Amino acid sequence: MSRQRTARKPSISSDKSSKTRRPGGLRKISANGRGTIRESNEVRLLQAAETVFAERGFSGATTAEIAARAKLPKANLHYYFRTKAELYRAVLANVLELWLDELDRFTPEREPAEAIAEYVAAKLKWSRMRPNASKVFANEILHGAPFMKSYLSNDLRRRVEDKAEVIRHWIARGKMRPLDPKHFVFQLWAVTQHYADFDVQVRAVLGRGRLTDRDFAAATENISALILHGCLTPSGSR
Amino acid sequence: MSRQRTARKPSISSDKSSKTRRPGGLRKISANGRGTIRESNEVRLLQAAETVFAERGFSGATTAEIAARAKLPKANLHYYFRTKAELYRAVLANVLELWLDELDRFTPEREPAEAIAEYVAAKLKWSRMRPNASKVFANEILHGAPFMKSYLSNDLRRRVEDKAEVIRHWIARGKMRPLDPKHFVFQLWAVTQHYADFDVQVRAVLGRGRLTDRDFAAATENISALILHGCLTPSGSR
DNA sequence: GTCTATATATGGATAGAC
DNA sequence: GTCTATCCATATATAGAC
Repeated sequence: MSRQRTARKPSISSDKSSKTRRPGGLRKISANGRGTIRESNEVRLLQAAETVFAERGFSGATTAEIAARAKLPKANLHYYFRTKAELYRAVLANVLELWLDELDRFTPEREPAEAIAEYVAAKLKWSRMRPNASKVFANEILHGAPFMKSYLSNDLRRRVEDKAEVIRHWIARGKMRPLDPKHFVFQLWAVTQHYADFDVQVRAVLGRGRLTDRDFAAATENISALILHGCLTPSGSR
Repeated sequence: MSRQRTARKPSISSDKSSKTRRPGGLRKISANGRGTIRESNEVRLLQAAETVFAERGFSGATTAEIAARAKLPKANLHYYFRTKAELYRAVLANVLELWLDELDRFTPEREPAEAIAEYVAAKLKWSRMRPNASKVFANEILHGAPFMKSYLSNDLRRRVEDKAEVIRHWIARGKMRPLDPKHFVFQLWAVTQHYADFDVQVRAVLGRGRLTDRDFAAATENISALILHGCLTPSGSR
C-alpha cells in the first residue's frame, strides 16, 4: 500500500514540484517483521484524507480535521506528508488505481453485451463501496483537474483511444449500433458515477436516509437495461 | 434580476438564518429611471461569483477574487452581500431557476420520444451555455448539499414524483419499456450534466482545447439515440 | 518517531473617512 | 454609496523538547 512512485502506477506527480521523500533510510524494522508503525499511520492518514477531501474538497479540508479523524496529532500528519497537497496527491493516486482497470473488460473477442453489463456492475459496485474515492475524483475534475490534467491528457486519453477501437470493431461486426465510441464511454462514466457523486440528491429524491442494497440493485438493472437496449443492435443483444 | 425571496422561487434560504436585506429604503432612483448602480453591481457580483465558485468551490473561493473579477473593491462586495454564504446562496438560487423548468415537457399527452429528446437537447444547451451554473450545483451536491438539502427533499422530490407518474403513464400505454421512472430521471441528469461538470476530462480525452459546437451536436445526438433506443418500446419509437 | 507550542500567512468581515 | 486600512479567526507548516 506504499504511495511511492514505482513508475508502473499512473503518475500524477508531474504537475507540481515532486519533492523527495522522508529523510529516508532508517525505516523501523520491528520485531513483527514489518515497518508497521509508519505503514499503518500512512494508511490511516490516507483513509481519513479520502473521507475529508470527499466531504469538503481540497480547500475545504483542513489538515487538523484529517489528523483528528486519523487519531494522530496534526504535526504527525506533516511528518508523513510534508504538505496538504502531497497528501492529496497520494489520495488521488490511490483512487486512480480503482478506476483504471475496469475498462479492460473491453476486448475485441468478447461479446459487447457481456463486457458492458459487467463494466456497469463493476463501476456501480465501486460507487457503493468507495463513494468517497469517486467524490474526490469528481471534485478534482470539476475544478479543472489542477493536479491531474496531464494524467487525463496522456494515460487516460490513450486508454480510451484503445477502447474506442474495440467498440468500433464491435460496430463493424454489426454487434453495436453505429454510435460514437468516445461519447459512449462518457455516458457509461456519467451514469455509473452519478450514484456516488450525487448520492445526496438521489437519496433525497428516493426519500432514503441511505441507499440500500436494493437501491443499488435497481440502479444496476435499470442502467444495464437502458444502456444495452440503447447501444446493441437487435441481433447483437441475441 | 433581483435575488429577493418572492416566495414563488425555489427557496434555499431555510437552512441558515436568513438575514434581512440591506438597510433598505433609500434606493437610488437615478435620472435614467432605474436603481441601476445597485442592480448592475449586484449582477456583476453574481456573475463573478458564479465563475469563481464554479472554479474553486465554496471554500476555495475568496471574496477578494470575486470582487476583483467584478472589478469592485472587496468591501463593496460585503456591502451588497453581507457574507460570503449569502452571496453563494444567491448564486445557487439563480442556478436552480435554470434547472427546474425543463422537466415540464414531461406531460401525459405528449409522445415520450419527443419530450425526452427535447429535454436532452435543452439540458445540453444549458451545459454549453452556462457550464459554471452546472458546476456550482454539482459542487454543492457533491459535498452533501449543506445549503440545499431541504430544497432537494421537498421541491425537487415532489417534482420528480410528479414526473415519475407521467413516465408510469407512458409505460402503461406501452410507449416505454417497464423501467424505474426515478432511476430513469437520474440517468437523464447524469448524461446531460456530465459535459458541463466533467468538461476537462471530456476535452482531454477528445484532445480539444475547448468543446466546439460540433462536439455538443455529437453529444446530443449520441445521448438521444442511446436514451431513446434504451427506453422506448419498438412501437413507441414509431 | 511523537507531539506541544508557535511562527506566518491568508481570508472574511468591518470601522470609519470620504 | 464607495473604499482604505485593519481587526481577528483560522489554517498550514515547523521548531524543538521529549
